[in-house]
Parts: sequence; C-alpha cells; structure tokens
Amino acid sequence: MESIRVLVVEDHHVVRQGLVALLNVVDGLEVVGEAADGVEAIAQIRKHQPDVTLIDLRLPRLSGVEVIQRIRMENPPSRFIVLTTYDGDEDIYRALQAGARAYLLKGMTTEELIATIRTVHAGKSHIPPAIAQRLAERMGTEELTPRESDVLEQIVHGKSNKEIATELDISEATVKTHINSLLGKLGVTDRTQAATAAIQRGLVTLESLRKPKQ
Amino acid sequence: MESIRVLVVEDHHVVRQGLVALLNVVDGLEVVGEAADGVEAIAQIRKHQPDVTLIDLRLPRLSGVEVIQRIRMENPPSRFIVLTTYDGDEDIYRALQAGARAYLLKGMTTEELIATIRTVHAGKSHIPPAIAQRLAERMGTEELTPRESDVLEQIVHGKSNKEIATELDISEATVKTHINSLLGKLGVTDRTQAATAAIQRGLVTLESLRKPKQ
DNA sequence: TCCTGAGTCGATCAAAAGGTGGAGAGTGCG
DNA sequence: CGCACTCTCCACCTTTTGATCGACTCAGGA
Repeated sequence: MESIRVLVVEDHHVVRQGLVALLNVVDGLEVVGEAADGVEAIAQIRKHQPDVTLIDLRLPRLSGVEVIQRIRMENPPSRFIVLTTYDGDEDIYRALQAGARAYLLKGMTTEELIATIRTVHAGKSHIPPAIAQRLAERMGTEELTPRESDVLEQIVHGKSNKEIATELDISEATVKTHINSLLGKLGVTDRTQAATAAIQRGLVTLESLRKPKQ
Repeated sequence: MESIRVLVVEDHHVVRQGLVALLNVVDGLEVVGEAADGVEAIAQIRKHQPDVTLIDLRLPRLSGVEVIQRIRMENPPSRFIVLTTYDGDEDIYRALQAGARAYLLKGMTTEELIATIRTVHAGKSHIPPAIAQRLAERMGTEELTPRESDVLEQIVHGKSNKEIATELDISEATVKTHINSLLGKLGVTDRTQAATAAIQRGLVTLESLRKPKQ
C-alpha cells in the first residue's frame, strides 16, 4: 500500500524537527519535504505534490493563510492541516475559509496528529469541538468594515480619539461614529474591552504593539 | 569524557519530541529524562540530577518559574535554561530572578541550543541581546503593589471603575487612586494602554480573558 | 518612636469617551 | 434608477475617566 506523502511547514526549528521525527517512524506516512517559511512552502508543495501539508499559520515572508489560498487556486486536491500553538479565532477562521481541512493545537498527542492526517487524507475534515464552538459563535457576529478595523487598530495601540482622527486624517466625530459602530459589532461597551477583544481574536497581533510602525 | 546530562521539561508533545530527537544525536549530550508538567519535572530532577534542565515556563500543574524556585532551594548546582515561544517580559524576568541561567526562544537554531547548553554547563550565563535589552528597560520601572495588580487585572477584563469598586469591595475613589498610580508606574496615560501593556508584558494571561472566573 | 509605604476615602474639576439622531457624498449592484 | 452600504461630519447630551488636592489607618522597619 502507498504511503501518505506529508509536507511539514513550520518555522520553529525545534518543532519542525519534532514533527518530522514523530512522523517518520509511523507506518504508512512519509515526510516528503520540509519548509521554514511561506515562500519555501509553496515551492515545496509544487515540487513534491504532497497528499497532506501540515502548516503553521505564523510564518516568515508569507503567512500560512496566504500559502493555503494560493495553492488552493492552482491545485485543488492538496489538503491542509493547520497547526498552531494557539492564537486568536481570527486565524482559524481565515484558514478554514481558505480551505484548510483540520486545525490542531501543538499540545496534541501523537495519536491525534496521526489520526487527523489519515482523516484528512481520506477527504474528511476534522475540527476540534472547542474550536468548532468558538467558530460557531463567531459566525453570528458581523464583520468590521475596513475603516472600523483601522480605528480598532489605533485603539489597541492606545490612541485617543483625537490622535486617531489625526492619524487617519478624519474628524473626531467620525472616529466616534466608527467606534460606536465597532463596539456594537464586537459586543463590547468600551474601548478597553474592544482592545482586549481584538487581541484575543487575533484581529491585531501582539507583535505589532511593540513596534510603532509595521 | 563525560556527557552533559540533560533533562527536557516541556508540555507540548511535539516540541518535547523534537528537542529530545535533536539532542540525542549530539556528541557529548545525553537526555536523561523528560517531563510534561511541573510536578513531574521536580520528580525527574530529583531522580536524575541532570547537569542542565531545559524548561518551558508554561507548564500544567506547576509553572516553570515555581519549579526553578523549588529546586534552587534544595539543590544549588542544578542549572536551568528557560525555553519559550515568546510570552511577556514578566516571565523572563521572574525566571531569571529565580535563578535560570539562560533564556532561549523556540525559534532558535540547533547550534544555538547546543552552544547554550555547553555554556550553561560550564557555569556561565547566556541571555540573548534582544532580551537583555528589554530586561534592562524593565529594571527602571517600579513594581506594582498587590492591590494595583488587582485593579489592573480588572481593567484588562474590561471593567469600569464602578464595577471594579464593587468587585474589590472598595470605593470608586480608591479605584481611581490605584489607577492613577499604576498608570504612572506602567508609563501609560489611560486604561486602554494599561490593558495592552499588561497583556504584552505578561502581567495578565490571555487565557484568563476567555474565562470569566479563574 | 518615628517614618515609610500601602490602602483607604473624599472632593473637585477638566477632559475624554460614549449615545443618539440626522445628514450629505460616493460606491457598487440588481 | 433606486437601494444598500460605507464613510464622512455635526450637534447635543450624559457618563466615565483621569488629575490633583488632602487625609486617615495600619503594618513594619530603622
């Protein structure tokens, strides 16, 4: 019988090694390649045409979501299992939208990992109940408009309404309008809750907090 | 020549396997044990008396910092290398205070890992420049009092001053006093900045945001 | 004992934030 | 074209927040 051909995409060296080491001793699985960033991942997928790709979402150069989107456009049969430590809901959401078939946390057991690879290879999906639930909750919520997202980002960065107005080159009244709207959509009552909700959901990355620009 | 005896403490299965697999092929290193949580870690350290312990800070049952503290009290020669994906500054700070000799990010290369193990085994310390810098910045900042920390936690949870007063059973005036004080200590100007700063520095965990209590 | 730091509270005031309603301009779509 | 949506802005109002005084208690250390 044919082995399932697996590609591992993960930037953390130690984790990647761990995955490869784990998978290589399993019968019926074969690791055909590794990649440490998004660009490399695309090259490897094109080259090896793996049955299943294990992919981290946080990757240098090109995010996991982008990799999935690009590959899905050119080669439908490729299947993705998203692997992450634990970020926000937003990433999960986008990855599944992009066409990932499964989502695994890095705390999983070896058995879960292997079972999921087999499930996905068989053409089925696998979403942990805890994640499925949060995803369902998210479904009911409205999307923020681009401008509202801009404002939210500024809020997370600790800007006052006046500062946001200056930054985005609009009036303070408009800032208030957007805030009022986004508070409602996020289901919160003030900017502090909006900020923590945004961080929690992965709408804004924690890294971006450290650096003032980009 | 004798091998350096290493213990690996890490709850994420995949990462632990990766570390063990990496270390076992290195000459002069020997992995004498593994542990997946803090309690197990203490048992293993007592049993195997490793030269160097690689330890994650986020562990079930007993945190990495607590493990280091307890072991340091009973057996001075044990040496610790803290390993983490990337949390806040606060954890790094406490781990180093507790007696850790080095701090490594999971994105490190195999070479860095091995070199650090050798360095630490030789009795020296190894702190990456980026972390050393942030640590230095932190030194200048004042510590929050226990009560201020309570208030900050409530702020991060999106509570208003009135709600905080009720929650902590003090008057709103007192809440304001504490907030005024902690804003100064954190070097920020409003509660939203305080909230993001707290999350960033690891003063409050993101997990605690999801669950209302505990 | 005196002093310090922490915690508590009050009053007052200015600034910021949030809530509501309305309203015009632009875009894209059926 | 008409409709929906977004973005923009204004006015008015209430509530919240933050800043700055001062003051009392309590515990612990010099």
